[in-house]
Amino acid sequence: MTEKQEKILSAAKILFSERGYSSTSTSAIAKAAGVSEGLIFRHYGNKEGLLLEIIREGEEVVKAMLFPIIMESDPKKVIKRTIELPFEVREEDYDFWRLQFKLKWELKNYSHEKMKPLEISLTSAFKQLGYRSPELEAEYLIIYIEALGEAILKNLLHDKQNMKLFLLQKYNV
Amino acid sequence: MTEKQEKILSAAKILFSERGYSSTSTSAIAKAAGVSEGLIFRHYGNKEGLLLEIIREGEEVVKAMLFPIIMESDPKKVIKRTIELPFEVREEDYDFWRLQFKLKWELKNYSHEKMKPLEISLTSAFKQLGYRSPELEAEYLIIYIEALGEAILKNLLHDKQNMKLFLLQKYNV
Amino acid sequence: MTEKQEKILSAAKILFSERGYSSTSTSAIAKAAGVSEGLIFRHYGNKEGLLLEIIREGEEVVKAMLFPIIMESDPKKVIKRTIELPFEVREEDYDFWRLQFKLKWELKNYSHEKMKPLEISLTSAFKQLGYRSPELEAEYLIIYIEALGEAILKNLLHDKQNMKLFLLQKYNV
Amino acid sequence: MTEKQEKILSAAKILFSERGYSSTSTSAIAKAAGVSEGLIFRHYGNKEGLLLEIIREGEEVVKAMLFPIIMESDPKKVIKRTIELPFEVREEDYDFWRLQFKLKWELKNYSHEKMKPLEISLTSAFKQLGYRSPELEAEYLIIYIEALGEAILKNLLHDKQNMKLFLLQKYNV
DNA sequence: GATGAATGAGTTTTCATTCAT
DNA sequence: TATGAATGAAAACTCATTCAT
Repeated sequence: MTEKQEKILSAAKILFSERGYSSTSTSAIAKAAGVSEGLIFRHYGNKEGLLLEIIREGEEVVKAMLFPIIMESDPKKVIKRTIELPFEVREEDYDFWRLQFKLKWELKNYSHEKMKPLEISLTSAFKQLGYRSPELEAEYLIIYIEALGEAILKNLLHDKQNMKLFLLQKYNV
Repeated sequence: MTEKQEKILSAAKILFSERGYSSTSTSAIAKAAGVSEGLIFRHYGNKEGLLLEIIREGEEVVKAMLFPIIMESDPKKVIKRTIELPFEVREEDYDFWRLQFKLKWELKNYSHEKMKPLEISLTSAFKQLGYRSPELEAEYLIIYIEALGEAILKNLLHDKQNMKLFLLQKYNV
Repeated sequence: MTEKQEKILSAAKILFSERGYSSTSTSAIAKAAGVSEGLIFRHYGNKEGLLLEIIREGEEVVKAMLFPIIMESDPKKVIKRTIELPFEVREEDYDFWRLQFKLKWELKNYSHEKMKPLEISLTSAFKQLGYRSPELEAEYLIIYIEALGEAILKNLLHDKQNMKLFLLQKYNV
Repeated sequence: MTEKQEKILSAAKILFSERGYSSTSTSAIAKAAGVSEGLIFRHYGNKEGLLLEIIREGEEVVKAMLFPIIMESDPKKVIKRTIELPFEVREEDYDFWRLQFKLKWELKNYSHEKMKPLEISLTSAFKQLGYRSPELEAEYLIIYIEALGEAILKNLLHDKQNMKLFLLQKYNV
């Protein structure tokens, strides 16, 4: 990947996340990236190709984030680290994550498969801890974690730290 | 509101919810509504005016949904009915709700104030039931309910009925 | 057909015939027609739609030209009028015809069916006049007439009048 | 001429003949030739330079084809071999010839001078054979031969062999 | 109230050409 | 000689909006 290619990518991430995919023009991306508009098309074929590349990257980041949790054997730790996930997002990555959430709504067929491995790990963890409905607990927690992430990104949460402790207590982890 | 005006509105709701606001052209709306393109502008001034009208309607529907819960005095019932909210959405209204969720991401300042009254009611309910952190519990539940709605609209929930019972049990309501 | 629509069409005819279809930009057409570029697309969908409309018109003109010949019962007159065809083209229509010839080469599937009725008439005429291979004579003459048209449009013919007489003599009509 | 140069040339010939000169992009040529886009410009200066080279080659091929006819002293043989010309084109050379015909229409001043020597030979042949208007006969035959070539390249001729015999008979050669 | 022709600015995309390596 | 990244201008096409009827 050339330097300009990266500039395009990062400009696109910022703009897509700020304005949404279809409200962002390729000319705006080119300007922000400091490259000619044509270059976007040379490297990514078309506007959608650029988006796809960003999505692909996003999927890899998610995978990398989930990996250590999935590898974890201690069930309590699996739950604990899952809860901690949304609180660990750094402010400098907010743009990136906002984009991922936005795309979930903007794209027709945005894959929701990324979380499957985590769901399996959580189900197993809840089972080991003797929960009555481990599958539902896992599904429940994942939905919640995603919603929490959304709330954090939008600054809707009154007190992040407190909410985190509250949740860890709730699950006794 | 004339018949054509309604047709415009309902076509716009469907298209906005399917493709998003900025990916939907006024000409597509006019075609879907079976009216001339000019008419949209006669009635709603511009594309954004049409959107605002839809948002206004949405807010009213939300208010109407929350009203009976807020009026409820029995704290257990407040929680119960809050949990039941996302499960009561009729399939024929999915388009409408999908649009509301989409707009949350597409619009810069889509109001999140709509849920404030419910938050107050829930806080009070949790307090009455002796919960240790009623504010956090209320915030938590609202975030969860919204996430659940999202999951239901996207057909991500494996077993709606079971999840509902699971939640009611969890809150002992 | 509105006035502007006609202006677009006639500007397109001139420019396509002068520069060829793919070397003519829609913006050049719009400028020449004195309309906005967008109007071309509103009326004809896309550049090719505009071309198709021109082709359709061309086919009608050809049909109209051939009609009186096909209706002719006197075999000698059928041949005579066929030969005269290319010599009757008015200079003001050269643009139009040049375009038709150009398109034969520029379009993948330009229909050559237009001449079929004339071929049938000619075959019958040659048969009535006792020619030995009427089908070949008809095919031969049509190819020749088209080539002659081409030569005339390109001003390659040294002496049109003389050539016409020469041909009429050759066929004894 | 290097190997890559030849590849460019032959790719260009094919593409120009299939799509026309202005509808063929240099990038398409480069891709088809398996070379970098820059190389075209290194070797031929610009797109037109490439075209000119192709035209030059075409003119040489035409010259070479006409040479033996022009050298022919027997008038009957001059006519005979002229008639046979379009029937001798090998199918593998169709692309090449299609391109020559296409260019006649696409280029403003595509030279029609190539046939001049043949016209002189034919005029002289017809004169020797006592034809009344040898100049017209020569002009007539050349126009016809070109049209025949066109028809053959487009597969419009019902029966090539028969047409050839028919023509040879017509001219009694 | 309703139509649909028309616009102009903007969008995505293409393309011939240059240039550093 | 050869590559391929990069450009800038122009191409095709879209779209919100206006306006005469």
